[in-house]
Amino acid sequence: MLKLGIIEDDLELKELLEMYLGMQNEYECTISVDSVEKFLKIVTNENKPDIILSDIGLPGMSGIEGLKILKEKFPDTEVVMLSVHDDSQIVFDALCNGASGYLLKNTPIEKIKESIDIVQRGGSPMSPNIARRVIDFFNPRKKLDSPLSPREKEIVEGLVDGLSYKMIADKLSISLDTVRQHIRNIYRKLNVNSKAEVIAKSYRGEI
Amino acid sequence: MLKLGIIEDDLELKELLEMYLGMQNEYECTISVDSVEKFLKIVTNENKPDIILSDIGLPGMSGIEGLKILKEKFPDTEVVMLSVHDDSQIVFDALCNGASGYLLKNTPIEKIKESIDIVQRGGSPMSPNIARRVIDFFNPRKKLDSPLSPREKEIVEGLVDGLSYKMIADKLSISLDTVRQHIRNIYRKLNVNSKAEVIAKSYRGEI
DNA sequence: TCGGACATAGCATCTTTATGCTATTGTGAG
DNA sequence: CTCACAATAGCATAAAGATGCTATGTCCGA
Repeated sequence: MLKLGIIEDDLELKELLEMYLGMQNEYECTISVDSVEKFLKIVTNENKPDIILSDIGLPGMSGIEGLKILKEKFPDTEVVMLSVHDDSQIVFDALCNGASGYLLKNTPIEKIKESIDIVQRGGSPMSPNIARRVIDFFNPRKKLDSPLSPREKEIVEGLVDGLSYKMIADKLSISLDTVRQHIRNIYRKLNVNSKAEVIAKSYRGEI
Repeated sequence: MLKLGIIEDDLELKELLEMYLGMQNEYECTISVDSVEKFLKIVTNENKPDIILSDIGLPGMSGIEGLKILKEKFPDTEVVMLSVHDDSQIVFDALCNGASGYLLKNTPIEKIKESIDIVQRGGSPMSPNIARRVIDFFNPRKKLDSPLSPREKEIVEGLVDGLSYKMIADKLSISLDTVRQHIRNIYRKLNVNSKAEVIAKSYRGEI
């Protein structure tokens, strides 16, 4: 039987979750509280949940702070955040501190149940709006002011892929000396003087 | 009426999508092809889709290459990847190049339809397994099993910061030859043979 | 039509990196 | 007490990279 924990200060929602999830016969709600502090007070080796649903805006310690502590004390417990916030900073704080999923509070209860199954299967539930935040993080629209020409960007791609000058020359069907020339220009434009710095800049999204 | 595009070389799946999605009266499948090349050949201002579902493993140009071109030519078109790959590198390639969502091919057809609605509402559909990859990216994993010794990690830090062997040697107050020796060991352990690859691995969180 | 950016290419030179060896010392597991 | 391994260091050599010059051709905007 899968043990669930709920940390939620909206009493109505908390009881709804308790009731609906407790009703399923695959689960058992071993802990249901309205603050991280209370959770820590009553958790034991017996009732330690496998999966916790935790709010973020909580009285006392925030859900993010709680997340850090929970993941420290119980690294194997999966914590899914359940929050009204779709603010990027909060989302990334949660993800960087070990959340296994992030749901908005407007998620229908059936989807919340589904999310628990997803976590159990090793996936991560994520509300579409949250996923959008994450995707926006990876795809910064700010490539408009890159000082590099298209050809130069291709050269950089090669560097980032770990190719040697020779390999880049072959791949682009140009001479080794031309690759050198491009790289000279790239270094000048980016104000660097080694391959390593170009790769670093590229991975930081600074190109 | 929302215009949909499909790029998928699995004929069975392609037809299923065409049929199921075309059946909905909110949509219209204006383009359905089995390669990016064909898409580009027949796309016009009239039939240009609002949302494209694209496979990644395609004959000719890959879906990732296609994605780059599509987002370049039609920046306002949302592209959702539909792929069997849950490999991190491929997922991040897609996200970094402008994909608006990423679904695994085992996604039920009803969920795929739902995904289109999600995109329309400004969200991003993402299969739970893909979301897990993304979350793992943010969450500094329990890499207790990193094969590198603490000293070796310091050397890697230096490389990632763009330092030369000489600079690393000075910084750590050891000889140039010792730096060389460490780097030899690092390369062996990580199974690479250039500074560039180490930096790349490090930025990908693989160290 | 002139200057500038881009892409191409060559030559020369010097530095850095990659990799082949060997060798000493300290430390912790068995 | 060995044995393994981390950390240190040296020597040697070949390959790759960084950078100094020059030069041709295209294309675009002033």
